[in-house]
Amino acid sequence: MQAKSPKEIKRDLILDAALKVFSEKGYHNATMNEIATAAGIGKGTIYEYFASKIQLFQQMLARGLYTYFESLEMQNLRRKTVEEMIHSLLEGHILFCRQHSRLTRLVFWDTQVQDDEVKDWMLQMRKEKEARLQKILEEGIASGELRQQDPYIMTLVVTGVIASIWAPLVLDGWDIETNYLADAITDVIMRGIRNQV
Amino acid sequence: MQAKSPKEIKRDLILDAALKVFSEKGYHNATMNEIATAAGIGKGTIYEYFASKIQLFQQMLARGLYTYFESLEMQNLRRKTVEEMIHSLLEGHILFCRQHSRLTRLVFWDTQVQDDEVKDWMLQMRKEKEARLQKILEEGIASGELRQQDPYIMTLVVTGVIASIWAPLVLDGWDIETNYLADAITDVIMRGIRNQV
Amino acid sequence: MQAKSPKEIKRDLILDAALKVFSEKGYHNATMNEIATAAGIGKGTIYEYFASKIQLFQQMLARGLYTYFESLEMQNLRRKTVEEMIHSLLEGHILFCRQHSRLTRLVFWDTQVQDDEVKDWMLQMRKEKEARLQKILEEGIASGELRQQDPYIMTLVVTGVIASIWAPLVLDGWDIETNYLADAITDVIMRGIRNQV
Amino acid sequence: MQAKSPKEIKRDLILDAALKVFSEKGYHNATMNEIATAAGIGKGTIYEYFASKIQLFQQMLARGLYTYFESLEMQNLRRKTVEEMIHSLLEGHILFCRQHSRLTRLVFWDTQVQDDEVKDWMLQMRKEKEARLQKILEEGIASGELRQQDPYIMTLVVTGVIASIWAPLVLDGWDIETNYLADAITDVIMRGIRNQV
DNA sequence: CATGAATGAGACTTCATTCAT
DNA sequence: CATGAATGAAGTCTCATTCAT
Repeated sequence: MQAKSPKEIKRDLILDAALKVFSEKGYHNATMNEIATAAGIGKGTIYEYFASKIQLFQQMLARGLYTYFESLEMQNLRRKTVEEMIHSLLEGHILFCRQHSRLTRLVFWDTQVQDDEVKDWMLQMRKEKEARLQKILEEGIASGELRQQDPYIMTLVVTGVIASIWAPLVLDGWDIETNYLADAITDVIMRGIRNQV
Repeated sequence: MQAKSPKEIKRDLILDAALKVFSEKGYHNATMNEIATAAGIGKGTIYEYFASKIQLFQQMLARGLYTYFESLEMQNLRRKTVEEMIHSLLEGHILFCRQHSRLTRLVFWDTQVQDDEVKDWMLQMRKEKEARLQKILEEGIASGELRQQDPYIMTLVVTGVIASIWAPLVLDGWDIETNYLADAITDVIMRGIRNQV
Repeated sequence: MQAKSPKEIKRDLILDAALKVFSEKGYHNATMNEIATAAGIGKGTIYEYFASKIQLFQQMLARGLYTYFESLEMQNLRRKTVEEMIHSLLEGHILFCRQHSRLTRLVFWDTQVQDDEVKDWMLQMRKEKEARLQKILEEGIASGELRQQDPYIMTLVVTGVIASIWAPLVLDGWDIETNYLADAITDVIMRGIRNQV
Repeated sequence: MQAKSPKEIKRDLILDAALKVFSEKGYHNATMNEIATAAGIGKGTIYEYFASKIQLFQQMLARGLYTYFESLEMQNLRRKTVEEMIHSLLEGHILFCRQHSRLTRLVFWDTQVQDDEVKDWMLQMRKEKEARLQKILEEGIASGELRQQDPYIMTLVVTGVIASIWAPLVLDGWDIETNYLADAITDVIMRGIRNQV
């Protein structure tokens, strides 16, 4: 935990403003002028920190995803069973959606960017996320905690449920207790994939 | 089934071209010129049928969603149990994803349009779809087929799984037998929500 | 000699305006807006005919050089001796400088363009011009009309003199009779390179 | 020869860097940043010594031309005949082109600067140079060394040849012995203008 | 004095929309 | 009706210049 340099502070300031404007207007409808104004700086200053609009967007997304995965990691440490892991995954996801609703909207909805580099990179992230989850589920099957099923289909179910939570939470401001929601969904999922003794 | 007027034929021609171009390039990167060329007509002619780019997009989406729901309806007629309905829902969805992969991409991914009217309308569609599904699930709970659970949470799980299927099918060209996939997912979902006797 | 299409007419209109503005302001200080205004059209219209500012400049130059060389060719037909050729070269050059003073300025002075393609292309033109002249001079040496001398050095002298004429003609509006000037310079040059019997 | 003050040293440092960058990139494509970096100083420091980019360019050119004329003067002292003067003029010019190829390029090619003050000043320099040469030639005519001819036309020929030398020397790196080249050109010129007894 | 972060005027370019043919 | 040439608003990005440190 080290102090941020002034450059990093302003960089973050711009990223914050970019997050705000991009999430409100979407990539194409956001203008560099708006972002500059939102950051309380001049238009040209952004270009001192980011080479182009698309790079600003990409790096804002990167920071957001990094935060997201970091927040999930913190939840997932020391979990033993698949059930616990899914529960903590859901809990982390719900908390993150609530705390960073704007960012979540961008990451899970606004994925429409035509820049091929960004697109490929986001696809890559999605695959990685899936692969990590699938590995956990495969281990669960091997240990006998989960029943014999195509692990990729299990993965689809879990990621699908996770992805579908953000909309009511962020768009509708769904007011439901985090733990209760995580419990209920974990319950449905686990009944679906658990090995019935 | 009545014969289409010449106006309707050309209108559909434009909508087809719009679907092709929008789905390949996304809303903002598609130009009216490209769409006109893809339709084999002049740029100005589009404006004889659609007032603006955003309205063309919206009406193309509307036609697509109408087709989607129509295709689901046809699958769902005369189904009795919730299990059958979910299975047919999945089957219809998978078939539609495969047959109209471009459209699916637009409807489930490219939702980034800032025009408020379109946005609200798409949100409305989502809510309606959810509401219809939730009603089916509630009836299943009432009839004892499904166990006592928050029906909205059940809805979330089902819609989430459905939404997550399109990506591997459309983006990765996942080659899996429709019925097998529908069976497997239905199985997981139903184990999760079925009333265990 | 065929009638020009409307597209070609407007293309020429834009090239004329470009010539006017570029020659008055130079490449970098000329704006597309000015050129459009000078042509009496909208800014965007230029881009219907030319892909970019640099291409407009390049094609304006190309048309100018084509006109220049064509005008020299017409002068040079049917000349027999080197003396006659140099005289007609000078005459053509002087006439062209007077008639297309703006263009001449661009071709002979404003050569400062950083676009590498244009630069290489202009260098190429210069080399070709030199090579053609040098060949004539070499033939003059072979035929005995000119004395034994390094033909490249002769070429340098002739091109140097030619290039230096435009400045007083164009910049200072030097009022001197074309034939008299051509005669006088030809005389000086020919004394310098003629084989003294 | 007096010691330079620290201010003058840094001023020269900046002018050197400006010469390097301007000659490589041209006026408009050179940036103050590059010049500062090339000089190893901060961007703002340039403005302690020069009021603006255009003034930096102008003063760099002025220093260059001053050096050029000084170098010619040194060659021309104590020359008696016109032939000797032209020969030494050529010799000095060739040497300068070789030693300061970058500067030469700027002075003889990159003349495209639209700032009226600089433009007028460079025109002024050109006129002065011409006038000085014309005076020498007029004296040659009066003394009978040169034949009766319009002295301005003679001047044109001489300046033209001089101006045309730089391109092969600087651009093509023409490898030719200085004295041989000066001799050959002087020979051609003098045959052209000398009074034939 | 020296610096370089900040600025914003201004340039090029795109493209939805119009309208004369 | 159909067209596509013409348009100009609007957006991204550059860079000379300023000024607080």
